Amino acid sequence: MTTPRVRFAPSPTGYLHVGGARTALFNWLHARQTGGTFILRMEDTDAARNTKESRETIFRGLRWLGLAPDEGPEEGGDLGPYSQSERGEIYAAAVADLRARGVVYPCFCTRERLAELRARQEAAKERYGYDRCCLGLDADEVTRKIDAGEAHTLRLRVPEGETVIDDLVRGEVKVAHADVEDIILVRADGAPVYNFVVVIDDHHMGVSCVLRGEDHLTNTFKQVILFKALGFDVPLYGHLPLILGPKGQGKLSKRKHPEAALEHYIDRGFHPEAVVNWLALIGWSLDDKTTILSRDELVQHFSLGRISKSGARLDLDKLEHLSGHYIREMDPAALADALVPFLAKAGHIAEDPNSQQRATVEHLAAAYRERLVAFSDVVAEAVWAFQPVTDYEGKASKNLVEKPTIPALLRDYADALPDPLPDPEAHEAHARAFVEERGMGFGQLVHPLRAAWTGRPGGPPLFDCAAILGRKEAHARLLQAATWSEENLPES
RNA sequence: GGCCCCAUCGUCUAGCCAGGUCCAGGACACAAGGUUCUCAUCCUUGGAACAGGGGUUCAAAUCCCCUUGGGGUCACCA
Repeated sequence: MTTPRVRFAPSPTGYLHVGGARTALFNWLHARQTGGTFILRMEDTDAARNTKESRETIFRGLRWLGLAPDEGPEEGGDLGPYSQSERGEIYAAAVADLRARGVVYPCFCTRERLAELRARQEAAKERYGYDRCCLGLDADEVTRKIDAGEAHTLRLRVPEGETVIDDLVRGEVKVAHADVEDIILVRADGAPVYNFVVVIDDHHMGVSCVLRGEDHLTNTFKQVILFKALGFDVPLYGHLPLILGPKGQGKLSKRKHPEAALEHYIDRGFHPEAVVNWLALIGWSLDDKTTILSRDELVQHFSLGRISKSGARLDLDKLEHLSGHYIREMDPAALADALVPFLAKAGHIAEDPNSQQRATVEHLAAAYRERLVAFSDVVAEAVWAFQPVTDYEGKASKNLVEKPTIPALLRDYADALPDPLPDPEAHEAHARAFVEERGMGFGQLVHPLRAAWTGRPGGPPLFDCAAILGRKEAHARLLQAATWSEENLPES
């Protein structure tokens, strides 16, 4: 048996949908695991809706996820071209074949008639679908109409019987042909339609296994009928459960949910490996307890047989947990590298940071490693490291006015601030000695200090914050906070 | 509405195919406690589910049927 050939076939009409990303991942995993081939094919048949940006977004998304195609528009391959817009000749030949086989018939019905038909069916609560009006035309009339140049589409003539597919995830699924309408394969302008080109391409590209969303299930029936009508081998199919919106209510859609776009996750700065791990777990599981799986482990353990059948809501909490987990596992230097673009974009540092900025970022990376869920979070969490404190948030302000002695305490500490500033550990020892001399609790010092230095109620170990600021800034902020405290102390 | 698919904790799921070991396991979220200068991490503990009804069977979360519920799809879009 030859190795599987699978494909991901998005249409470049918007951004890369997470469901699409998940489909791409499953296909990629299956290919990597079996030594098969992962093909990327652009389904850009609809010239009016395709955009170049969208195409780029798809490439970028796949790259970000680390899902490199073996064959595709950018990487080439022997069975290309890999964009449908460039496969006109192949389709033209296929149309000729279709006609020669007599599996298709011309339909002269206008869009208006079709719309009326549909409206009538809807009103009468009948089954929707083409009424085969043009199938009854006699041969002479057909030639006459065609000679007269009457516009017509080409419809597949669905034979009697039923189609059964042995779905890789759902088992046997069947439909009676009476429930499948004669679909249009070629538009009146001669352009082929999706359900037609998919079949041609899957056949010519040697696709042996199609993994795609369950929303394609009804298309699959039509496509299988076409495969057979053309005398082609039918590939294996596996229909993945749909991804539902976070609150249920229908499949995740681009319109309703911003979370539908992969870009959303890229921009937020989730760890890409976490996103891969998370995506893998939407509709698939290894066993009853494993949730953390590296890319390599996924390749090793992934199996089509363990794909679940029911739709899954998008669990954003789980992604945050996973991303936090993966970030915690990074070493500070790697985390710093990941943080740089986000900090630069916020204007906190240069895109190509100087050595001092680099040192600060590395220090922040170490300090915030346990506190980040996504890379971009550092921008807001650590503003204090890049900008002066302008206000004291929530509990931080309370910590500055709790006792009338606080301004004096802050000034004393400013005076006692060692020069140069020692490393955080030694600085803490110094602070502990400071409070001991005064017979006060450590917490009484530490809370106002944190407020002074960061303006926030929480954050990394305090003396790391001081080190990140540097002595001069740390000193200045103590005095600033002392003044603020004086001005805001309750009357009494 | 026709057709198709699905149905275990709030969420994602394991278990179902090969019925007993399941008064149903894990993870996320939530709650409580511990560690800690704060926040977070980490650790411990807790509450929390087999949609309903019929069968089959000595025995059903597991097999069958019905109901209900959810979803998908019915374009000269993909």
